[in-house]
Amino acid sequence: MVEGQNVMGRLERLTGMLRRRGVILPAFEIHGGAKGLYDFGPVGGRLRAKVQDVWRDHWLSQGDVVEISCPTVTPFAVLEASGHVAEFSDFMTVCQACNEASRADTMLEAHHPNPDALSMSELQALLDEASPPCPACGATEWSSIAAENLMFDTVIGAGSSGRAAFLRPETAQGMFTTYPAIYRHFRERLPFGAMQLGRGYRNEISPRQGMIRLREFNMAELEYFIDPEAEASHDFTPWRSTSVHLVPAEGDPFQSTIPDALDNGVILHPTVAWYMARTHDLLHALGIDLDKLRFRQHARDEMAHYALDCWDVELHGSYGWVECVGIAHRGCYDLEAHERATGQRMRAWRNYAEPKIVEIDGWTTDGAKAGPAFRALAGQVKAKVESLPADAAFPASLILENGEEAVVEPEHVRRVQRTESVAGEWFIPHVVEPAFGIDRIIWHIIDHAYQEAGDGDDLYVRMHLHHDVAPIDAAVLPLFEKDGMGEIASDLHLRLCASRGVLAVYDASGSIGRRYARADEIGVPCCLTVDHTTLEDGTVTWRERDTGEQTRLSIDEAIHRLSTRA
RNA sequence: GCGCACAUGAUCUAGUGGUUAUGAUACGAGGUUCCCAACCUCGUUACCCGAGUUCGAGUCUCGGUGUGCGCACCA
Repeated sequence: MVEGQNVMGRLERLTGMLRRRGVILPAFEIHGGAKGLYDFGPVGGRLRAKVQDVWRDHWLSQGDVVEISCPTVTPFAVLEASGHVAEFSDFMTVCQACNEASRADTMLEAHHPNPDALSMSELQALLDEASPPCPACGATEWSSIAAENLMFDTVIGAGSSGRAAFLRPETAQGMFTTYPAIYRHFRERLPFGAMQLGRGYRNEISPRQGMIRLREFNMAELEYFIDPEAEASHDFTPWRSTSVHLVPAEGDPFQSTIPDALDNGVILHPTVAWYMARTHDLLHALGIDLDKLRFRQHARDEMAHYALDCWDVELHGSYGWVECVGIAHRGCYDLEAHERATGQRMRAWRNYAEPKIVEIDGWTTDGAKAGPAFRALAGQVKAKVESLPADAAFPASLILENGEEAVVEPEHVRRVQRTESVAGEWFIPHVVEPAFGIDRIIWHIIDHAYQEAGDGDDLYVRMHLHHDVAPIDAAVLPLFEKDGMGEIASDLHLRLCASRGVLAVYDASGSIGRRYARADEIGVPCCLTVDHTTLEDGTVTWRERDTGEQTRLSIDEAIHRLSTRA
């Protein structure tokens, strides 16, 4: 209990600081705010950009991944094909007695093996027939069912010519809809990946817990396309001695290296294991505390029906364990769905080791004769004839799909005999998808980095951000703004800001200790102090955030150090 | 979406229908100070929004918005 209060108190102080210092703040606050929407402020905006940069560089370093960017406004048909229109809809009904809204499919689970799969009218019929009691008050008077969609809908174009559309609920569909271009870019050779950083939208019923559940959020997804029959060749050497926390779908949590868990069959697919390992490294590089990271495998009934294996990365913070990354083997589900909806080829070509020699020996129709003879049925007759064995004899009587009989004479058919060499085949690639909730990751970077020292009301706050993600790289502090120290410091400040990738702040107000504290609070990794010695020999004090340690070095050295590590 | 609680400067907060709304911290200006939230002087900033009750509303009522907690929801 006491610990719970401490966690709450810390959380309140942390969110207060984030607001006060312009890291993360409720959006549109002057108009009363809006649930589930947050601003990254002058400090947070930079933090987000740096996290995204680290994320981008990490995956591009693999060499077989490209970055794309797709619109957030997405036509209805795209999300219908992907299954989101159905998947993101809940069929709600309202109890007439107590006004409690319930999901119709959930209540009818006792009356149907899989009510989730029913259409709205089927559900309505079943609800009328079964009339289950209201879970809140026990009444059985239900309103008619209404579809609640968790996607934001909009219209492309004006008036009656407008097309229905949604704001995308995930960025992934962009990688699938551009698959043909990506396949071409990689010169038609698997495996390869495409990724995208961007915004996603979900009209959450009840956003809670600050940054954890948002209506508009930053996400980053990578789709890695593989040949399901090719043997994956991932080098796990770097992870052979790195133990991680694993929570398998069955059995107890345990610690293991990722390659061992793969060998033991806990992780089902080597490419999933590969992305788990790479994700582990990425989160470490972002400054996530590895003791507060675990991989949790989805139970079979928790996985999307098409997923073959799925592991979440959960991070522990002020809100407990929170899913921040999903690494899913999605099979061929998405590409197949778009192929089915559009008729476009969403495939890759695979050569056989040896070309296959195919003996074709069978029958087909002679169009010139069979066409006039069977007219509208000619197509069906052709299909039927081509399915006959080589030893079929004519005339033959065939029963067609619609039950009609067709008598095929010898003159209607032709024998087909040839040898074909088939070099390979088209197949739909499988996809392994690591999907990152950037806002949730940023939250945990902050949560893990935020440290309070001291006790009582006199807490000293330090954010131990990794310098790769620290919003501000350095603070330039003139000990006093006199004797020329102020001028030297402003000049240093400008030179730092002019260096690519370096952002420095200038702070001359308050005592030096107060300024160190201000910098520590938002995680500035180092402070450069211009003092009297600077006037004599041109050196400044470099003060490390985490240790408070001070060293003297020349202004040029300081600039060089910051611009090379940024 | 339902229920309960809450909403006062930048942050945290006091305030039981009646003057100019409390305090701390923070922030700004000046002073002081040769390196870790010191000190002195001065200063800026607030009753979530909208209706209502009342001679009078930060305070009471209703509605909205937001926040927290519980239930439900959570690709």
